[in-house]
Amino acid sequence: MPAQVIVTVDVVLLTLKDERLQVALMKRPQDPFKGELALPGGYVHAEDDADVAAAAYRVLRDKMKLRPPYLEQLGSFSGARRDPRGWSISVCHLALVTPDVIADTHWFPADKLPRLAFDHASLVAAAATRVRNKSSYSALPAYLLPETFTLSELQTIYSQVLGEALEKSSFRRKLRDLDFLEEIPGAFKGGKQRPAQLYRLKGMAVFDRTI
Amino acid sequence: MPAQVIVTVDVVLLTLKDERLQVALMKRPQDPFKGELALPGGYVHAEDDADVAAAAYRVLRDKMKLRPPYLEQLGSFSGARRDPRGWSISVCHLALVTPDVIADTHWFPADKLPRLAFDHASLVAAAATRVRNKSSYSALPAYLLPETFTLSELQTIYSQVLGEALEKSSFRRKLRDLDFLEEIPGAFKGGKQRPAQLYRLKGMAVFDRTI
DNA sequence: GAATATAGTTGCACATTGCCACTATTTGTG
DNA sequence: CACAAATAGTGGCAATGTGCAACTATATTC
Repeated sequence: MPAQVIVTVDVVLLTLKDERLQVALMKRPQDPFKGELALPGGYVHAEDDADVAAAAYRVLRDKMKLRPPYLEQLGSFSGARRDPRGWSISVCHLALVTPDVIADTHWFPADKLPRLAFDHASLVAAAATRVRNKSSYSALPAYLLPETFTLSELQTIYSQVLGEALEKSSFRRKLRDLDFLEEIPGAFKGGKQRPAQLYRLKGMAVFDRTI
Repeated sequence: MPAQVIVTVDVVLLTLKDERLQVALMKRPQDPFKGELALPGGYVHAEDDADVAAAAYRVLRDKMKLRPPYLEQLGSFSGARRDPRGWSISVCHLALVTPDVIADTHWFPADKLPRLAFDHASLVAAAATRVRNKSSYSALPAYLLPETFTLSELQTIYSQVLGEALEKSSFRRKLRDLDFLEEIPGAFKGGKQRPAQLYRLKGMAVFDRTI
C-alpha cells in the first residue's frame, strides 16, 4: 500500500478585462496559506465526482457560482513540497468566461500577479501561455465573448490575447478558411454607425493539438 | 477528509519499428486484469518520487530497464470505473526511445492494438495523436533515432510518423528555418554511396505549444 | 572510367499572407 | 437633404513562403 497522496483540482479561471488576461483569485479561508490569494480549488470527491473535470466544474459552481462555456485540463502539478500538508497532486484546469457574467469576483492581471499560495503562480503562467499559443490556431478567444459577437469585436479580443495588432483583411480571410464561425441570419449589432453582422461559434470550434 | 483516491502513473512508451509507431506493453503479473496486456505503470510513491515525472522514470527503470531520452506528461485520466479497485487517477506520460536499445520488450502497433487492461487503449490513442500533431512543428521524431543521424534518416522517420511523403528540399529548408539541428563537423555516415553529414539535436529542441 | 545510387543544392511556378486602398451603410450636423 | 464622420466589409497587389523538379556532388562497383 502506497503512502497517502493529497489529490486536488485547481482552476485557472481567465477572462479579458481592461484589455488583458485576468485570473480569478480567492482569499483562502483556512490553513494552509490562510488569508493568502489562491486559485479556486479543492479536494477531489471520489463519492461525487465522475472524474477530475467534474470536480473542476463542481469547484466553480460552489465557489464562483458559474459554469464556464470552456474548460480543459491543463496538466498535473505534483510533489512533496508544494503543499505543506504532504505529498500532493493538483490536476490544474483552464476555464474561460466573459467578464460581465461575474461582477463580484476579484480579478488580477495574469501577467502581474500578487503573491499566491502553493505553486499557483506557475499554474497561472502555464494557463496564460496555453491560451496565447492555442489562440493562434483556434477559436479559443471566442469564449471570452458573449455567445454572439461581431467580427470586429472578435478581432479586438484576439489582438488583446495575442498582444499584437492584427490586419482586418487577413484576420477575416483566416476566419473564413478555418470555418468555425456561422453567420446569424438577419442579426446585426448597431452602434452609431453601420451595423455589423453577428456571428456565433459552430460546434467543435476548438481543435486540440495536444491530446 | 476526502475518500481514498488511487494515484498511479502510466507510460506510453513509443518507438518506430517496421515503419510505424509501436507501443511497449506488458502482461500484468497480478490482479486487477491479471494476465492481460497493459502499459507499464504503478503507484506513485510519495516517499521516493519527487513528482509524477520522477515516478514515470522510476517505472521505466524498474519495469523496462531504460531511461528514455524524451518524456512528457500527456494528461490525467480519472474516474470511478477505470480501475475496479476504486476511484483512481492515472497521470499518463509519453516517452520515446530508439527501437534498437531494447530488444527484449514486446512492441505492438499503436494503431492496431490488442485488448488492453483499464482504459489503456484510450491513453495509447491520445499519445499517438499527440506525437503526430507535435511532429508537424517540432523536433520530436528525432528522439526516435540515435543521438546522431543523417538528414535522410530523419526525413524517413518524420514521414513514417506523419504518414505522408515529404519533399526532400522543402523538408531541409524547414529544418534550416526551425534551426534545432547542429552539424557535427567532420562526421559522416558512409553507406555504399556518397557519405551523409551527421547531425544532432541542439538543446531545447522540442517546443511545447501547450503548457 | 562509366554506371549507379544516394547526398545535397538551385531555380521557378504557385499558393499564402501582409498591406493598403476602396466601397458600403449607418448616424449626426448644417 | 446633402455631406461629413465613423465603422463594416471587400478587392487587389506585392512580398513572402511552399511544392516540385531538375540539377550538381561524391561515394562504390565493375
